[in-house]
Amino acid sequence: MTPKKEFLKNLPLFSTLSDKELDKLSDMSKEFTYKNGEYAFYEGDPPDWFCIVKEGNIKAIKQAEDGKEIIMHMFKAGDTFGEVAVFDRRPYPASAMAVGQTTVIKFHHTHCFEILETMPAVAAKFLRTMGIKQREFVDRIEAALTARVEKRIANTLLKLANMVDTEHGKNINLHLTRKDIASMVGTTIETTIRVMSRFQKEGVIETTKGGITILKQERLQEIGGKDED
Amino acid sequence: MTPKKEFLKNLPLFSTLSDKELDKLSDMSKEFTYKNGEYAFYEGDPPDWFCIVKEGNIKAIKQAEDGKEIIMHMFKAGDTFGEVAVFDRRPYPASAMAVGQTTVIKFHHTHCFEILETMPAVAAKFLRTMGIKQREFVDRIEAALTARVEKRIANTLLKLANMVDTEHGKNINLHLTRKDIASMVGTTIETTIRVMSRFQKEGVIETTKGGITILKQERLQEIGGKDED
DNA sequence: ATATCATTATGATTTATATCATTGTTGACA
DNA sequence: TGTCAACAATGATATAAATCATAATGATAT
Repeated sequence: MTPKKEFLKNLPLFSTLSDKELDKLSDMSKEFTYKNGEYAFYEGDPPDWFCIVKEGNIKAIKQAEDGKEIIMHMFKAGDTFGEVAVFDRRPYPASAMAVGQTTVIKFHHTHCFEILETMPAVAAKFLRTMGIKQREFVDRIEAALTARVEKRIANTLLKLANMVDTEHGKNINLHLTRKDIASMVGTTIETTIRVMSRFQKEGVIETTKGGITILKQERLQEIGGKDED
Repeated sequence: MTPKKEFLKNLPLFSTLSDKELDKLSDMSKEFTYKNGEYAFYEGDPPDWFCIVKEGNIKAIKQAEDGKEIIMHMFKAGDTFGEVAVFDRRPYPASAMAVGQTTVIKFHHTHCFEILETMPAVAAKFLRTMGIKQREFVDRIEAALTARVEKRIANTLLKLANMVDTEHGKNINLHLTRKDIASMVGTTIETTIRVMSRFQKEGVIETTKGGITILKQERLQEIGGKDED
């Protein structure tokens, strides 16, 4: 079994499929490699490809009107992206940029619809993953509309830490700058620096070369959860 | 043909179905009527029903931690809601409250999966509508993170006006209070009142009994689009 | 009619965060 | 080794919006 097929087989999305169907998927899909900072596609591009992160990470970047850019999502290995655009056949709502060396498996949109027709179980899985993603967005809207910057940063750090599920349990090894975090939570670089400096002084986090380490997860959860009362 | 079947037939979601299939859908589904302020389901309820607005409107309300509530979405006739919860089989992320006299068609979740299996074309349609909704959320996140209150209110009013597609073209006949709008854009009642008073003085909008009329759509679009530079 | 309640309206004050400005730190590279 | 660019740090100031307070209006019930 090729590594690609092996990888596809282990995705929840395709877990129900037969060996033969997996072969078909493996044939249909193409593997692409990107270096740090390279783009898998750009916001506004025609929705030609549905993508799955095989190794590394992808960040979804949306350009706001005033030139600011916001990071809509961080994808890790096993995550799918681009399906929204493929399924509603409109341009990608955000750009997809590689974070670190990353490889992506792509399915052409024509194949996606073929999959839906010939492997109906996958459709339900797709609906499910889109539902999960939608929930995250709902939470994000809630946070953006009601929570202060400090709280949003705390929760973002926690989510990133969960996302990367590293060896030590709580290290975010994504080489994120304060600017990156600022554009995830929708604030300025300066306030991000201030908030994170405070976290650092409190011993809640630690910044190492190319990474952030969460030292007191409970404290972050406390900040992320409660609003003083 | 029953009115219910007729209605289902005209939904894009079911437009590809045969007469027989429509009969089946009509048999499976139940019609419910709600008075203003009544709930079709509550946030946190088990995801038993997928719903379609037949008449009236539904607002999706999410409870934020600090007691504030935010209106995540306004649904009009023909819109579907609750599908996220049904498809990822987790509790509803928001409550669904009737705005005015409204009737809702509900499909039990078991039937939903039956539909997916027996009418694969519907699955693709579902993916599409979920994609569309997701895009709206993405835009909403962008706005929440980057745009000022005035801009957010302007855009919300425009979206509501489009939503309701009334006779006069630009009347929002939803009996929305400033509080409602505040909880859509994530601000306080006071600032909403101030902003809308300003709009009113400028002659951009007009508040009538139980409704808001947009008098200068272009002006609202201008405010909603540009950020001073 | 009067009391009660929700909504709209405004003013005064406070606060979180943006903006502007400057300096220090680090790593890449010529 | 020095220069340059990206990043981090921090102070001073400005500003959008929240908060607190108090009326005025309008609707609904008694």
